Amino acid sequence: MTQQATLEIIKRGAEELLLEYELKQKLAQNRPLRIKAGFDPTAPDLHLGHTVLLNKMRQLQDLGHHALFLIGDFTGMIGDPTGKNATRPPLTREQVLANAQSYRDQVFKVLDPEKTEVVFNSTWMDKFSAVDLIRLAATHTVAQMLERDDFSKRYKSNQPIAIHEFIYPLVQGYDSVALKADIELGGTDQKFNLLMGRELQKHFGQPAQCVLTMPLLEGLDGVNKMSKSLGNYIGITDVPQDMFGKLMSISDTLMWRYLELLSFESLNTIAQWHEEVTQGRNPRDIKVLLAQEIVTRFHSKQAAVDALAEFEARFQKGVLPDDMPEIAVASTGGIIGIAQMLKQANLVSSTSEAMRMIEQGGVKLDGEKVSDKALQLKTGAVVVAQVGKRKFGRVTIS
RNA sequence: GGAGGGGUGGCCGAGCGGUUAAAGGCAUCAGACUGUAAAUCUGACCUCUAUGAGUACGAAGGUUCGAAUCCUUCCCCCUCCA
Repeated sequence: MTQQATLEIIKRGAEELLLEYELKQKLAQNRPLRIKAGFDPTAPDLHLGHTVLLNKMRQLQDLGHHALFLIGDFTGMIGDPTGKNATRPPLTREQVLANAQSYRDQVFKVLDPEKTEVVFNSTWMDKFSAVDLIRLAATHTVAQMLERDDFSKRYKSNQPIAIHEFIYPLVQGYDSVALKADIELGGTDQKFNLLMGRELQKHFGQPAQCVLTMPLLEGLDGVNKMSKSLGNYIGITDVPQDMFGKLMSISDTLMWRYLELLSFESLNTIAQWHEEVTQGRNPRDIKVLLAQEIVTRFHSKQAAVDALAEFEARFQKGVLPDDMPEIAVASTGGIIGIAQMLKQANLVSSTSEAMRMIEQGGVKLDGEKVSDKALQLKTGAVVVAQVGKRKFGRVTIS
């Protein structure tokens, strides 16, 4: 492979590469480069947004490089500046190890275990003395720290900045020294910290690492970054049907973004698909390819096939799913109102909502649309209840 | 320590004594359509033992026939000055 081709793979989807000519020099050395990426020691609950970074690591591994999966158990005790008043409870050694195991389980769906080394920064930071730390701090000035966007904003607007928050980038940067990293990967929000690694490596007489920043993936809404708290995420532990369905629900526009950052298909192939869609090919077909690839990666080929079959049956043909939850609902006096029944069956969150759903024609019993809000069900009845297109249950009245 | 601004439904944000269960936007959900859980359109969007009733505008009191709107106290957030 030519160096140009290699660079194209490395730069795919990336926001910024600093500095390209340095990377070329490193590549020209023809040795496995040391690729660093840092992660929280807290329990991982990864979603596709996180995998953008992991994918990039994987691509580098496939090019023959060595991944350093750094768990910031020491830095985790300091707390990342982003959380205002979040003084995180320090994790015990056991918790950190448990979380590391959990990372392995999730992360090796993407990374190549053979070319990955899991490291903890407590390994070297625990040996750091107060003098060492102060010397490390002495390498930078307050003004330099304030270059960080987050800090300068808070400084200008009179928000507090704790002294220890300045330590975080320094330690993260020192990790690069300890690991002799050649490249560090991170989200665009990490740029300052990544550059700190360069500075410190130079200070300690090492060649500076290259910095490769990856964009933050947009969530299902296509606007905000994917995050669990916004509820616009696809978890990598989501069951195949959900994963598939959520991917099918993204907009036709967002699909291209996901292909660039999440798919392993070549850019040429994706460009060709784009062309085909412009010529009239159904974007849905492309979305299916994407959804299948992702479900296959995190589950299996078979799961992807099944998910597609079920998706088509459910949403194109309106067939009821096979595995409906069995729900028992208690009646009072041998009879129960439909709204009450739907609520108890957890198919709606309130009886008011049940009323609304019925008014809007969204409720079916045994496939028949319900229009009578006062409908009563007798004890012993067993019905297949459906609310909207997605909520089902085989309800037994007891 | 001093001066001022603000807390409204999942979020943003109007209203500042009475047709106000509270405009508008976003999100969400349903229906239609389709190419799909895309796009678009229509509608819904506090709760309940439901053509009625009960709660609700930071918390607790008070004024009033009537308060999210006025008064008192308390809690929390923000801006400016020192």
